[in-house]
Amino acid sequence: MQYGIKHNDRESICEALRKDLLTGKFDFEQPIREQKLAERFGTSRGPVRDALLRLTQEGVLVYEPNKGVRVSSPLTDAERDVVVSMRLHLEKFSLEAFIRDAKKHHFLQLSFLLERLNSACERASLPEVAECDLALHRYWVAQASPHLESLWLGLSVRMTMKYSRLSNYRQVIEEHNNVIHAVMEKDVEKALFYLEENVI
Amino acid sequence: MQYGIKHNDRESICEALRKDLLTGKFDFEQPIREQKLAERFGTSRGPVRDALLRLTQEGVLVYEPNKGVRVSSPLTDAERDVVVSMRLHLEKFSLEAFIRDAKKHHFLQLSFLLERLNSACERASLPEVAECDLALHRYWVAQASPHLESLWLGLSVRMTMKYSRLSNYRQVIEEHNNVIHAVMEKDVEKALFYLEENVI
DNA sequence: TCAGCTCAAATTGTTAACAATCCTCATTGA
DNA sequence: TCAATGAGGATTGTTAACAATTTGAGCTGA
Repeated sequence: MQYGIKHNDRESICEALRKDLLTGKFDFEQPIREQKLAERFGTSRGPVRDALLRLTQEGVLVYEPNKGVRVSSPLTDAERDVVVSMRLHLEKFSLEAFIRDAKKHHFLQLSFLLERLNSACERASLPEVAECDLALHRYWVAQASPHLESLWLGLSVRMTMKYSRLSNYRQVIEEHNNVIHAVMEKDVEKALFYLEENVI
Repeated sequence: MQYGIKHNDRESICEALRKDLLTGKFDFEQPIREQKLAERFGTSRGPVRDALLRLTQEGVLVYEPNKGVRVSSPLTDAERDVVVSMRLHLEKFSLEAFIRDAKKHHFLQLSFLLERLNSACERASLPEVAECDLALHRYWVAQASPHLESLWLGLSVRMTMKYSRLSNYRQVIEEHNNVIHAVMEKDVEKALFYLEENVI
């Protein structure tokens, strides 16, 4: 089964909007209009509303009854610290479980995602780098614990909204290489060490 | 402004369903039908779908495209441990901030919520005890950091789904009394200590 | 000048009908 | 006997119209 298949409108709209939001394509303070988005995606307002509702839940948007949604203001530094440490806690747990149970095809998928990240870095395309970065982390979380995937997404998205530290592409690649090589060698301790370096 | 006001259908349906789900009123494995719920709440399927989507995001339900939602299977023990420690981390942060910034009317609201929990315990009504318990914790999280409220909800709901440890009502009241008295005295250390005892 | 009112346009919230998909179960054919 | 097939009914996904609410510009009167 292919990773990242879109099942229906609300799913794909949600992912497209999240990508835009994470790379700062919407203004703060400026309300987001359902009709505009419906036209952009060539659907009716229904699926758009679903996507907005979901992004609200994830923490990217804030909702006010009868007024719609707007981009949520960034976290304070203290809030961000809490979120980072929660994400790290969750991801360490996931990565450990992933290493324990991974089969060959999981490693293959990991290589594929790493390669995708690599090529995004070479093209120096920030939105794609951000997306591939998240997709990679998301993969082992989803594999290790589907129950907690949406929780992880909420944490990651809130972190990324604050500011994206993805600027030095060489470093991004190096950090992920370290993590994934440790994973391939099933060296839990080393993997967690590099993960910590990568996430914070 | 009154706490707990319902703004629109999807909000109130969501809260009603969450309450039912947390107190085990739906079978595992048995799919949840939108039409049935729409009839029960006297609305159309639209708001019901919104509520189900949101509860899916919170982790109470799982969604399969074109097949609807069902009650999500309980967490493993290891997953639960992670969730508990994440919740504790978040709530400690919130409670500390709450104590730092709280004004008189916040303490008043806290007393009110404690009183509500108390009376639910006296009536020995498990659903209401669970609800009041969550409402109390939710209050200081929402006050301290509205950004992270939905994150907290996801954690709490997943925890509670696993099994509810609310059986000894006397103990429930005592634990919350301890926390809240410490909060009133602005004794951060003591409050966090009792909170930890209470959450785990 | 400006606070308050009115009303129309814009926007969100809800509904019911329609389209697409899935599930059940009886039928078929080897 | 039993796997494959295929209605058709049930259920989810989408749409467009309608209802309720908010917004903002223009008017009014002290």
